[in-house]
Amino acid sequence: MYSLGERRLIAHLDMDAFYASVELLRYPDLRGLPVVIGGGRRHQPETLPDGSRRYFRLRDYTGRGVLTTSTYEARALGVFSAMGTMKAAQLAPGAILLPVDFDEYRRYSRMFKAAVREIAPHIEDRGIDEIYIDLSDVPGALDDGGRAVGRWLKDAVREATGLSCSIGITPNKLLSKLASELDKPDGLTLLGFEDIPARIWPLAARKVNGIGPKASEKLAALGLRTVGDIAAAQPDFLVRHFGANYGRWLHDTAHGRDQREVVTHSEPVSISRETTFERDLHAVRDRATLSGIFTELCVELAGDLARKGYASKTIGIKLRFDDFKSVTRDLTLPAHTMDARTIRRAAGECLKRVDLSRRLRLLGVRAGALARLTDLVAPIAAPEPPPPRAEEAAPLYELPLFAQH
DNA sequence: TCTGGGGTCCTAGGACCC
DNA sequence: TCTGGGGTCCTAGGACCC
Repeated sequence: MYSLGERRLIAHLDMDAFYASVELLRYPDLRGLPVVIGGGRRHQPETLPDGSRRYFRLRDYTGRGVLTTSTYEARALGVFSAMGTMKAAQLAPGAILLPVDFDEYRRYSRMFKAAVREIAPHIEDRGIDEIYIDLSDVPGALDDGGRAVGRWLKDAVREATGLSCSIGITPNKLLSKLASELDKPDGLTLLGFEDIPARIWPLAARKVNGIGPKASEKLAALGLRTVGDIAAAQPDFLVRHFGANYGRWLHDTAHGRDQREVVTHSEPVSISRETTFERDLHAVRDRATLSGIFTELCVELAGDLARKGYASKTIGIKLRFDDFKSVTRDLTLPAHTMDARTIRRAAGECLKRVDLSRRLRLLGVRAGALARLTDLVAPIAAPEPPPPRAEEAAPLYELPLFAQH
């Protein structure tokens, strides 16, 4: 794509309050009001006989969910994503609560990405509502630092979806990710290396992708609160406190250095299903309930594998106890599988290795060491038998263990 | 009023092989 | 004869991200 030393132009595009904004397209009467998305259970708006709608209020919620998004009006009340819904209800009891509708968000996600791809095809997916775009090869982009392309992208996204986004355009992914946040919502921020001291160094360390709650707390304890503080620290000081890899990365990052490429394709590493119970369950007293949920998770996981065309060689479980501590166990099988019963059996073996005296709040099942079905089935037999006709083939769900080779 | 669900990557110890 | 070193796989936990 580019050779070292050549100029790169990378965009980070982030949809503004994505889930909430999609919901406002459906419920335009909520525009301007504090609205939050999340919860979990049924709190679908109710349409009254006169055509008006009755919405669920945050104060009416009971349960263990968290918020996934909030509108800017709700954020002004101190209510943010990842906050427990019950806690949010304390802060903004009158805010409107809408249930999540991932299918709809995925539909809009495909729409905005398709619109971007028309202009700049070199895209890295970073989840449902953000992407990196390599603009280096977009004709004319380098002439004005990407400003014209940036405006064009924003217009295209709005035209395709009716939604606004914020874009940062800089020489690398690290700076673009930070830049896209500087003028949210509906922002377009261009930065060069020369802007780092004025625009990047004043930012809290926590703003950097890769500096989470633990690292920022540790940095603060060392007196380093902003990106500029980290930039001013001696590299060996950082290495001493954070290890060779992370220490060096912190130093490079604080100086705006990042050589990562925009990755247009990647294969999944694992696929999983997990659920948090409405109340904590005990392995003995709630055995039947737990067992049913456990099997259901395995069946769903097998379905996900089949639908996506993968088989797994390592099956794992995850438990979260009532004290919020979690443990994982996994088991590598002799061959890849996508069979629900095989997954259930392996997960059951894993479960035997866990002390179950505490009550559980979460149970999960994970399929790792994935292989594409097409890479697995083909080499099974030599000489190659004629492939079975699709309608004669057993449902994938019923296939036993796959032999590799 | 405790904190969802789906992921990735890194570290580290032990097993096992050469 | 009491002790090397590298490579890879497996497992567990944890930080972090959307």
